[in-house]
Amino acid sequence: MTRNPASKETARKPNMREAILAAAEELFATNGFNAVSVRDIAQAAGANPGSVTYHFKTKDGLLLEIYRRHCGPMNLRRSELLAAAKRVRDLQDRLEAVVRAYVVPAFTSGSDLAGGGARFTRLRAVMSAEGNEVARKIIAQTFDDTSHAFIDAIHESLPHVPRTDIVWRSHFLLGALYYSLVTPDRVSRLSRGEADGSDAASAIEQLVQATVAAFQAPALDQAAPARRRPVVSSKT
Amino acid sequence: MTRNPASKETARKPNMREAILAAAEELFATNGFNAVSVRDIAQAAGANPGSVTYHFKTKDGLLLEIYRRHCGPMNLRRSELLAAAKRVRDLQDRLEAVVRAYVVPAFTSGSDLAGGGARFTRLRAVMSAEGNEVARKIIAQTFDDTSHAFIDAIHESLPHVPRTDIVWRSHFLLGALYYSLVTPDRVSRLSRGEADGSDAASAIEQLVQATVAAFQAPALDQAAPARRRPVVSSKT
DNA sequence: TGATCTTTTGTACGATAGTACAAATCACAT
DNA sequence: ATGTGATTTGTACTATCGTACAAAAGATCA
Repeated sequence: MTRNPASKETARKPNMREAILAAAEELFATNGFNAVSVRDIAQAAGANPGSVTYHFKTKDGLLLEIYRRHCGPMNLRRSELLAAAKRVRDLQDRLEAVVRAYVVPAFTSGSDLAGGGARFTRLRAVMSAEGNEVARKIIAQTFDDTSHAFIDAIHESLPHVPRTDIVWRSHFLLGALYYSLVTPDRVSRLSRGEADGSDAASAIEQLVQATVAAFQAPALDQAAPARRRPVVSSKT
Repeated sequence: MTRNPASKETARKPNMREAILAAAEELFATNGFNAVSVRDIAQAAGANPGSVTYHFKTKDGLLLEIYRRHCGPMNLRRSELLAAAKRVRDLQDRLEAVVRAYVVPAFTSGSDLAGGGARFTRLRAVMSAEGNEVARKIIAQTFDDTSHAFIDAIHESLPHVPRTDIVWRSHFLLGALYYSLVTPDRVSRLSRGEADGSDAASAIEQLVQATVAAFQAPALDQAAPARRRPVVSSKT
């Protein structure tokens, strides 16, 4: 115990390490990995540049630690919510519950980490866009299981839709989710102020509603190869 | 005329300038703005670093020129397709045509620019994620009109859905669109090889189908504040 | 208190960034 | 052929990057 030897619980020491992690997470999530220097992070955390090296060895190591911090809790939370959702009897309600179990943890705090859900999800979105290698590896090996679990759960609610379609649509869901966290101001702007893109509750409800409908769309595979060739051709 | 003095029209000279633009577009779109150096671009284009400075003055100027190259043609194409879509009589068909008019130009070539639609859209996605200032400005002032036009057109096909919901759903559409271009391999992976995320035709059909259904979802505004509180609460 | 371990600081090094600019080269009209 | 303007090259400058490392400071316990 550093400061409070009396209390038994490992009370939070206001650690530099934590401050650096938080600052890095914020900066990476808003500006990307390469646009942010170790010195930027140190300054934002009120630390010395050398301190970053001491705690995380390299800049990549810092990013890796951010991921380690969040992936576990977030996946755990999703598993719990998914398990609960799968117990819903009504098929329509279950689909919505499953989608919600996927979406909610991405927007809200993952257990003890203060309000970090949205920030970390945004970070993932940005790293994904930048093609960051460190992130790509850890994401594939951490989230693919969860993604499969969700895809399977959704597929159970929609047996008549081919799995391929479910995959595409869940991919769209993740894209929509990411983009909502990356550019919330665009929603406010395009709605002329009538909607607040930064409001997590609205985003969640809108996203769940829209996504459930998307999942319920008829399969497009062989069933209806194209119910009619559209007005729009590929070449003018 | 460099090679063919007989022809009057300022025929395309296979310019270094074009090669630099193409290389920069490709590199920015896959690695982000900050991860790519002017020297990287020059090398990929088979040019000298100084040549980039000569043609575009700064790295920002190069990015700006890329946007200038694409924004005009792409918006024009979208306007044409939108105009055609709005002439569709059947309301359901019209909605699909409008969505298609929005999606198709993003995936396919914009007029003469070789296969640049998808690449440029991916570039926009990445710049958006990185919060790039140059891109942010030019995008807001170039695409917001188009976006409003599409939102209005969709709203006309779905008068009972509040405009706010349309905005959210079109935002989700753009996010899904972006993400499909940024991480197509994820689709292939999650579908265990059954789908090809890089196949533009599949992506378009899947996206259109899913999005039309999403737009047609019931309004969630006051009509049904929440048809039942879901199984999933925000806090465990 | 003094010894020991952890953390923070300060500074420095080599690599690479964006950009500037003079010299070399090229295209082409005269 | 030659002069002229456009382009390309080569190189250099300064700033900043990630990282290393020794010294200072702080914490812990005999």
